Amino acid sequence: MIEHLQRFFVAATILRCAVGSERRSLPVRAKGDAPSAFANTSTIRVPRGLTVIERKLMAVHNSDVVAMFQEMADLLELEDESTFRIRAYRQAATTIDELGRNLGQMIENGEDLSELQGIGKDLAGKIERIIETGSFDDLEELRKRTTPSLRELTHIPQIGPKRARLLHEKLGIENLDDLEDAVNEGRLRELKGFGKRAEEQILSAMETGRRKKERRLLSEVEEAAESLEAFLNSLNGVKDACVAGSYRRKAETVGDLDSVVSSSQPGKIIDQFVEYEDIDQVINKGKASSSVLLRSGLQVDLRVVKPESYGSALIYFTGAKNHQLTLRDMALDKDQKLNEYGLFDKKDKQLAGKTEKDIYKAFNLAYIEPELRENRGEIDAAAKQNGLPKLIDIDDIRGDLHCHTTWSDGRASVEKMAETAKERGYDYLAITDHSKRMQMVNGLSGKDLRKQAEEIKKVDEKIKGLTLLAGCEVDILEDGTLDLSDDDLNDLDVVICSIHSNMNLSSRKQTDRLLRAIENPNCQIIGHMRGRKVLERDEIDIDLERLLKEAKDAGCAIEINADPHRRDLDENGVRFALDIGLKFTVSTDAHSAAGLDQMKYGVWTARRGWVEKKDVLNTGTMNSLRKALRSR
DNA sequence: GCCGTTTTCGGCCCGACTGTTTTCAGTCG
Repeated sequence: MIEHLQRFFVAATILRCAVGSERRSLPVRAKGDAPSAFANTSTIRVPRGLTVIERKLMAVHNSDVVAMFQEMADLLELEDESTFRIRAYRQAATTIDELGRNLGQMIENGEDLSELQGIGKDLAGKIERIIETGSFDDLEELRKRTTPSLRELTHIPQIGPKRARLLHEKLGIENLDDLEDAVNEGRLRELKGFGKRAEEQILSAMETGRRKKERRLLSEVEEAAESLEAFLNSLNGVKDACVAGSYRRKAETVGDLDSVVSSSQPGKIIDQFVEYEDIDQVINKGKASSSVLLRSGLQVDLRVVKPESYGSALIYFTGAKNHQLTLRDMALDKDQKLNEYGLFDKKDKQLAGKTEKDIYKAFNLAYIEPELRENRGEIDAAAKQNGLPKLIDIDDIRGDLHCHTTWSDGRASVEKMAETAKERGYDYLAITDHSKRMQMVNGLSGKDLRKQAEEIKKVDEKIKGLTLLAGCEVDILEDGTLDLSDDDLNDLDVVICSIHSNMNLSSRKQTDRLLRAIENPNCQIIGHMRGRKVLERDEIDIDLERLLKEAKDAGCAIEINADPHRRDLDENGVRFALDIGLKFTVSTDAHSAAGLDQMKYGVWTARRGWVEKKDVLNTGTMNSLRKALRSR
């Protein structure tokens, strides 16, 4: 949390400094840091009179650039700028968000950012400017020229940029408080386009504090999605039903539940749907679609289509948007049209639509699994014979190589963990408690590990059909040395090396730290390499590509941590690692017996990174696993 | 602002729903 706040503070400092009217320059490079393209080595401007304490600035994160491009797009919308210019900023933001590589690092490597999808010379220049100064001129001017607080208004459902602007121009409304006052004083209804319903909607949104949907972890929405899907399938007149969207693609986070139902009686389905017991509020209810809020605040968007359109509706609502748009472009190239109702020729004759396979086939493409539909080359691959990967499956996993027990901060005993692994049908399980540096979780010393090994051996003998491996998740210290000596580690079957402290070192120091760990022959697996927590904590700053290459040369495997909060290495890193020939382990980092069930999230990340069974060490037998782990 | 069986400028996804209107603009996904 502290780390998060620090990052926020630094980002806020950069932004505040950059908008000051009177400016002077201040070099802010921290002592000992190497020159780089990051903000921590550049000159930033600060307003006169602001007391400046020398502070080590973080590298500019891709997410900072994304936020600025989104803000730019929002402010342009409030100015009624051309939709295409706005869309260009949003498209660029999406590209950067999904990039998986640090922009500053790319610039440092001399790469041309304008080669990225949707980023031309102009935006490439603006990105460089952001990384140098923390902002860019057009945004600063726009912030001055417009009323940035109007963005708040668009957080109210059914109020978009046009209505926000109207409210500002006609009633002088600048923020949510002004809006509430205007409603209460009856001024809103004087405005053309606003009536009783608008007043109700605004007051309701104020009351519930409802804002535009926030994203949630996949694991947090799973139960709701499964119940919803079961409910939809149980309705009268339903032929098929599916929760699509990012939930179906098994993304790390989910914004809402996009659902599709196949039925020839749409109205009847919608009528039954709005009676779903988990619904808190019906946002809208049409003839063939409806949006509702569940009690948890999660939004569900339902669309009902005829059976002959179910496949195309699934493709449409599963997304990702750019996957679906690429298909649409392909249709246009052939003088055809693809929408949620099917693929149509010039005369509007349906060519395909009943199943997803039919649609892909009409484009001469192999079926593309939902996890791959991110417009990351899957369509090109599907056009080639055997071009798509044969994705790893949860059933391919034969053991878990990362879990904790009551010896450190786990909640179950060695025996309980072993029994549970056996029940899951695993061939092996590695017990990998924390090392001594992690004092707050009772990390183990070399002596403790030897004692634990005796217990592991006993349990191993007791539980037939499962091989219990003695291991450790060893801390990588700030200087890159390991928390335990070679002597302590030599006898272990599995050594995972992870970072748990000093998460905010400079990119150079953090990279050097991991390089040193990788050089250590005891480092068989690097655990949760990015150190991030989804929606909670940024990743550590490292030269990921360099580290992955070094790991490959050294024979280290990279963990795909299956904890739904981590999913680390992330899918973009996985894809890069895969391309350079690295091997992975997929493990849960379970801290309880139930935690072993989290394996699916790791498998989903692997699948989203195009990983096959052969790329993962713990899909092999005990013997092949021993051979595949780095020899010491 | 990007892109291009490009080269200098035109096209850029599109359908459902809502509220207020009386045929449509704005919003959303």
